[in-house]
Amino acid sequence: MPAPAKKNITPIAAPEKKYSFFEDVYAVVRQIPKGRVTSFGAIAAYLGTKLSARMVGWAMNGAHHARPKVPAQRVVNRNGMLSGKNHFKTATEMEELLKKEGVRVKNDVVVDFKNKFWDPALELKL
DNA sequence: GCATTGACGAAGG
DNA sequence: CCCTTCGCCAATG
Repeated sequence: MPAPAKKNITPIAAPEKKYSFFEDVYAVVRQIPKGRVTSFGAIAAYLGTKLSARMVGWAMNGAHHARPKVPAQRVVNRNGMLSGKNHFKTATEMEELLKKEGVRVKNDVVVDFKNKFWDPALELKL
């Protein structure tokens, strides 16, 4: 076979290409209902990589150039804190978007986070 | 090729 | 209760 051994690496290096882990994260995030939020750990657990919640965050880094747009503002850390607000266009973009969706944010933390929490493994489970 | 960092999370002191 | 350390995996320096 003329096909040389091609290695599947650097999923984020090619945002226009589809790669499992990143696309999977985006798919879950896009399914988050309006007015709800979820955590990195919940997504990671749903994907079976709960020990690698960091990778979810890393995937979200590519969400900015993912199409269609990924509502990354609905993803916060397990504390309900807008840990990623610093990565948005503006520092207030994230909480503004959430506020429009009916999610109150106080001091960079989602108010009543526990009640608005949306667990993919629980509600989206296939 | 090794060391550091990162949008996390759980555990330990 | 607050702070530190470890684990996880990939990217970057």
